[in-house]
Amino acid sequence: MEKLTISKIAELSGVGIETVRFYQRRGLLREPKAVGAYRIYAPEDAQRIRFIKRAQDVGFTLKEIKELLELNTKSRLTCSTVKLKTEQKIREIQQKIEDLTRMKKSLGQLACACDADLDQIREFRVQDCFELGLGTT
Amino acid sequence: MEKLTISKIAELSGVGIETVRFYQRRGLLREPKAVGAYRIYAPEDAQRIRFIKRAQDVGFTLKEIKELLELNTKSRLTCSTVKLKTEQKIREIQQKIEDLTRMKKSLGQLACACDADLDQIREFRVQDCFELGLGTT
DNA sequence: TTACACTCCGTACCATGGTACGGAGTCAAG
DNA sequence: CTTGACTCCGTACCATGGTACGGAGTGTAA
Repeated sequence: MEKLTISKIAELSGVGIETVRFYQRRGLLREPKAVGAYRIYAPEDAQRIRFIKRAQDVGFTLKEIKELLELNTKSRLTCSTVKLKTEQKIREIQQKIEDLTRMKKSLGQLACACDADLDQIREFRVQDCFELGLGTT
Repeated sequence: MEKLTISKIAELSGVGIETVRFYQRRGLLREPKAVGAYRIYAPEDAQRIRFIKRAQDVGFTLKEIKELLELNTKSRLTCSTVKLKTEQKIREIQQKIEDLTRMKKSLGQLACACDADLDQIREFRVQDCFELGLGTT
């Protein structure tokens, strides 16, 4: 059973050592048990770091990610509060999915136009998809 | 027919004047016709700015957004190049959609756990969803 | 034709999310 | 018990994406 030092967990998570320390300072990772003078991590910490990276990829800030991760660990929150916050996050996520779906569809049309008729491409604008059925929001 | 000055377009787009100028400098907006000494915008510019904002929300950088917008306006690109780049973007978007879908599902379970049984919440971790069927990627 | 709002541009500043550095302490193998 | 790799911490620096400022020019309505 090997000990997960900071360099091991960083490698497992696909980030740098400094990034792990940075997340620690920001409170995104639990304070690791310091066996001796060094931090020792659990495998779940790597999972948590990868989660953070993926959440960043889809546009969440570290502040938002912290809130997300705390939804199920902050015992001071009442159950109904957790539920409300969770449902809010779900709505945000749904919005992102819809935006991405429109972008994807639009790009799909661009790829098709590319196959079919060169002139269609000039007529086509990727951003148009966001107006369709969206009003001026 | 009112002229769309920079403050009008900014308001229409839901951003600040400085942001419009910033996007201009970054080449995200076409150079507007300067009627007299001032920039005059077209309504499509507002649409374009809103597209930029939405794309940022789902995790694209300004550099990536510029590439996206140029897919159908850079005439120097050959059709097959456009198609290849477009398909790459579609794959990226699909990845984001899948990540978001997993997060959403996971949060849905959290909300349910909240209804059903308080103790389940302790057992539950939002980030778990990312391991399911993903390996250690 | 002057007054006032608006615009121009360059430059400076800001927050976020890291990344790098350096001196000191630690751990384990030899 | 020394040596070398690793870790500690604080601090400094960096890129991105804005945001603010200020002095000068412009446009228009009274």
